[in-house]
Amino acid sequence: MSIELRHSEALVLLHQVALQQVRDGGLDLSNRQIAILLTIYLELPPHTVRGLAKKLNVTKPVITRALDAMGHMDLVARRRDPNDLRNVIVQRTVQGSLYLEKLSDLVIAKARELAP
Amino acid sequence: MSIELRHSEALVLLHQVALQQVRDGGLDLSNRQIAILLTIYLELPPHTVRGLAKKLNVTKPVITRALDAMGHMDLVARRRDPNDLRNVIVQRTVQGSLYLEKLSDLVIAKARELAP
DNA sequence: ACAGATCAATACGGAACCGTAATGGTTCTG
DNA sequence: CAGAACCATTACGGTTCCGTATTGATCTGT
Repeated sequence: MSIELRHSEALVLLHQVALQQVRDGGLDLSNRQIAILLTIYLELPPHTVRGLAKKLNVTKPVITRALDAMGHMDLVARRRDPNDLRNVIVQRTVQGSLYLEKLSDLVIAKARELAP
Repeated sequence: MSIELRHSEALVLLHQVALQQVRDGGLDLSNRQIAILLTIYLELPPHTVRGLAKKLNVTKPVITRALDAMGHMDLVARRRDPNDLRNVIVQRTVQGSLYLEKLSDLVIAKARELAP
């Protein structure tokens, strides 16, 4: 990706992506949720509640609740750490990979429209 | 902006932007709110509740509530349309312009980090 | 083996948002 | 000059999220 991104282009891109998502009426993830989801999918495992809370600079219940919500949508899965049963390991799911794939498709499509 | 944007790059960009916003703990706008805000700032005025609702494919109370929330943060302002007192004209604010300027700064900075 | 540390989850009261439906003004129309 | 149409808002019951504090389970260190 080029660094030739102007202010107006950045905002138009955000606008188009947000607009399309709202219009489609699909999953309405909060900024926190998307940050957590992308961390799980992009950064090296293992991911624990505490680790995510520290990385995002939020309290642990925030992570627990976000995992509840996204787990209910099948975007992530939870599993107890066998080596330390206090820990919960957050894992990716097929559904979550699919969602992010569609999300990046959307961003790429809108970025392409930006410079025809 | 180039169209050379790969899937992983798109997701990393979204990740970095979302992460930074969550960490900073500033305003936590929902996807709907950001869509509304960007529509107000990027598209041609005048903006009415009904017009925004139609454009975003949501109900009017959704817009009213979002304007309540963002109005309280001084990101937008409401004014009665003098030509038709039934209408409400949504207007930009200095605070809102500042917020979007910082947001685009963030996107540009993270995009630049993507291709050093 | 037991006290303290550490983990995730839950309880709690409060705030925000949802969609549907009703309300209060304002304008259009016949 | 009424009644219909239209616009934004509010009311309502329900759901979700917030932060703080607590709970229950598991590990650690002595």
